Amino acid sequence: MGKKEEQKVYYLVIDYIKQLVKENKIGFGGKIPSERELMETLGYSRNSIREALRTLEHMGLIESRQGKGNYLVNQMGESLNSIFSMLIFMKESDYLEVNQVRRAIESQAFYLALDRIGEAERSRFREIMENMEKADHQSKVQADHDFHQMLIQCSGNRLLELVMQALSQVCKDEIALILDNAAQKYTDRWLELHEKIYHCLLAGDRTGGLEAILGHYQWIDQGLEEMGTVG
Amino acid sequence: MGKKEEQKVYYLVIDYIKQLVKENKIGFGGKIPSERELMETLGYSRNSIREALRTLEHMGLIESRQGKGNYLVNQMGESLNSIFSMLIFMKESDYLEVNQVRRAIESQAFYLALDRIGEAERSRFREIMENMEKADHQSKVQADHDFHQMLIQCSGNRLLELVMQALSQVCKDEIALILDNAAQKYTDRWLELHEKIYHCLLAGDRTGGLEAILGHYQWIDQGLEEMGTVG
DNA sequence: GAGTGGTCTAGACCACGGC
DNA sequence: CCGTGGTCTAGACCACTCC
Repeated sequence: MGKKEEQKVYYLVIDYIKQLVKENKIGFGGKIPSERELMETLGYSRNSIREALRTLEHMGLIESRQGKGNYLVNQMGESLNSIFSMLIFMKESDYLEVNQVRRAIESQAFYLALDRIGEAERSRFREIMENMEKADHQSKVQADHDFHQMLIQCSGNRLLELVMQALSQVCKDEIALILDNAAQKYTDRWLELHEKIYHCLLAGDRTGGLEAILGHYQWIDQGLEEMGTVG
Repeated sequence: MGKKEEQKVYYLVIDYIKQLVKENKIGFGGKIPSERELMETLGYSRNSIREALRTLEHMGLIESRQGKGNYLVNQMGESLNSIFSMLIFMKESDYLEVNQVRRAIESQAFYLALDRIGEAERSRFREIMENMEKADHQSKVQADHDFHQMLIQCSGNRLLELVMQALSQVCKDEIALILDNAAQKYTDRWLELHEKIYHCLLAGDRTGGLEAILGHYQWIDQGLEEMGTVG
């Protein structure tokens, strides 16, 4: 069946799966037809079916579970992560650039959060701040992560959250290093900046908050720089 | 050869290709070993090799050219694009969210551009503004695209540029529609906002520029909204 | 014509999950 | 035990590119 037409077979398979989704025949968590079944239904070889599934898998849309089947999932965040990682691996970007994008996103999240934050979020934030203030050497990383994640969540923008998570994942080792080592002496400043962001958020102080976020990322850039010259 | 160990074979193939890159044995534009060659070198079947190549292809790292071979390329932007498109297809995000992220990125780009813009960029911008002012029905889309692309380029941040392009690609049809139809009556405002961004960039007016960018995206949101109620 | 990717055949065995 | 994914065998033909 030496097709040529225009499309590669595996794209047709992808379209078929997308169609199933569009017609609401499967949703997240649902199981897509088995490979041998797709083979018969679509009339393609198992090879081509599997090549298509590999692409969908890498898009974060399906997960292959041996012995069970292929399931529709929502792991597109990890897919983003793998692309960003590859960008850095190929030296098409670097951590400084990643941090600039993170600052852009966090500033926007802060801006959006101002109009959306409610009592539940305030309460959760208070908790996180308490943990942050009493955080020891080990738990700083966690507290920092919680803080920023919470801020993004308050924006109510899922795309913002997804991209931010992927970018943070990419540089999470560097962040941990900065928090652990190079910036040991700057812990006061670290805490101070987060408190400022927090208070500005509560007070509805847009300008102050954006300033604090800028300061926060300058603080990280400084840490990256010191690590670069040292390491 | 029923492997199990831990990793799926196609991940091993991917690692092998990455290793070739790391050792500078191939770079962008270079040709990776043929499938039949990889088969022998690595001792895997052609199926598995090809599954791995599909993943790399979808990451935007290789391009398969029939009759020639598989080449290392840099198309990770398109890969990002496909993921963002899928997110919208799966209703995990929408155009309003995309626009909020675009605003975040453009604001950051403006901020960075202030410190980097030189004579060459000013000159290029002047050209674009002239085209924009005399743009007719057809060429508005192009002028708009050039303007924003130029602004991002001035930021000097490749990641910012890549993400912005991917996001703009995702909603390019909507943008074109807004420019063509719904906002016909708002063309003056459209031009005015771009001029303000331009002048603030030249004048180093940070606050004014960010305001204009905000206005620009509010203008788009309004267009999206009107289309939503009309269409 | 030789090399390469795109695809198929018609099977096969392994490992895993669930009944 | 059966269905499923993961992988392999040992080929094959087509379409394309380059020489």
